[in-house]
Amino acid sequence: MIHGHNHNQCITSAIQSAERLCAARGTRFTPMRRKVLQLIWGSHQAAKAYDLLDCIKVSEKGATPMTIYRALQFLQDQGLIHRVETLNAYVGCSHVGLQHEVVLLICEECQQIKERSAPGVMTVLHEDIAQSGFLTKRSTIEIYGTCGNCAVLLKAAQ
Amino acid sequence: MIHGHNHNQCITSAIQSAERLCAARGTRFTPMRRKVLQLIWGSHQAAKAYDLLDCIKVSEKGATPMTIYRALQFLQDQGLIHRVETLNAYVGCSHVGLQHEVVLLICEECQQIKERSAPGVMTVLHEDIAQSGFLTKRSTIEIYGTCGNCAVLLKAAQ
DNA sequence: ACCTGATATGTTATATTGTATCTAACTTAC
DNA sequence: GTAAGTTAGATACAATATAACATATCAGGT
Repeated sequence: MIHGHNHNQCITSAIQSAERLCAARGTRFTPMRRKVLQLIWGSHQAAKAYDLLDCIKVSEKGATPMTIYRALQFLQDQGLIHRVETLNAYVGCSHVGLQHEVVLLICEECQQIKERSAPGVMTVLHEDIAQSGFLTKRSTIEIYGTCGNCAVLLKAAQ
Repeated sequence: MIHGHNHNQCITSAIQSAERLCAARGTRFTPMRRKVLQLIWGSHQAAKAYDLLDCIKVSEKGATPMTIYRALQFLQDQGLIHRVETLNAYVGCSHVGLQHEVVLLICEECQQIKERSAPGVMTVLHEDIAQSGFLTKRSTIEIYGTCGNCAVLLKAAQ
């Protein structure tokens, strides 16, 4: 249990979503891809490609960077993970199958990442941007700060 | 003249701002830092570190990656440039000296980058995020799409 | 002018992140 | 079963970034 949630449940559910999604789309959720996704869901922190590689190598002796990057590419294409640009790392997507603008909230205390969808605000942002004549296609939004849990802990520690 | 603006003027003004800012702060705007800043302002596209290095090497034979990365670090610390996280590249800051949240608008047609400050929207975004208990410290926002100029050109070409 | 502490740069080596390319194995549809 | 397409293995390399230590330069006090 991390921060009051059953993380095994968390992983299981992510894998099941992935399975359903790929089955529905006719894309192949191979053992390698499953393992990588499972590793990424090992925590709510961002996972680095070469750390994943080290883990994968335990069971897959011949694994190379390509092994990982291919799996990551597939998982990204399917919308099962997000790349965290400011960290060169990857995190599980918690809104699988839903069309959504990704806003990542990254806690500087515990390094855990939450995904927030703020469609209302995003619409306002795009409209504001559109006033400068710019037509938005896609966006990368990564917010650093202190998550709710850590804010409480920090306050208590004072 | 690029897109109706005098770019030499653009560069000159950026360098002058940098000079003033560093003088006011007592930080040292050395020849190397000036050259790097000037190169970055060579266009409104993002400049890659190793491309800058190649350029710098012409006049500074002994330049190495460190040479560039140190200058980039200084320029970033002073708020004279922004790092474009999604491109691993660097672009001149066009709001030098002003406290501002950086929103980068990156045109997929011409690769030019504009900086937009949308304080109203940003406040709304932070308030929205705060409702989830998350306290924002800083943010990386990079928007991809089509800039006003290219939108016009694309329409005309149809 | 000279010393000194702080800042900036030189230099070498190495760490980290990501691709290109070619080959072999596997999967699916016919 | 076979061809076409997809996935994975394997080797090499490209691109991005930092560590660590030596040297040079600068600003301020004497």
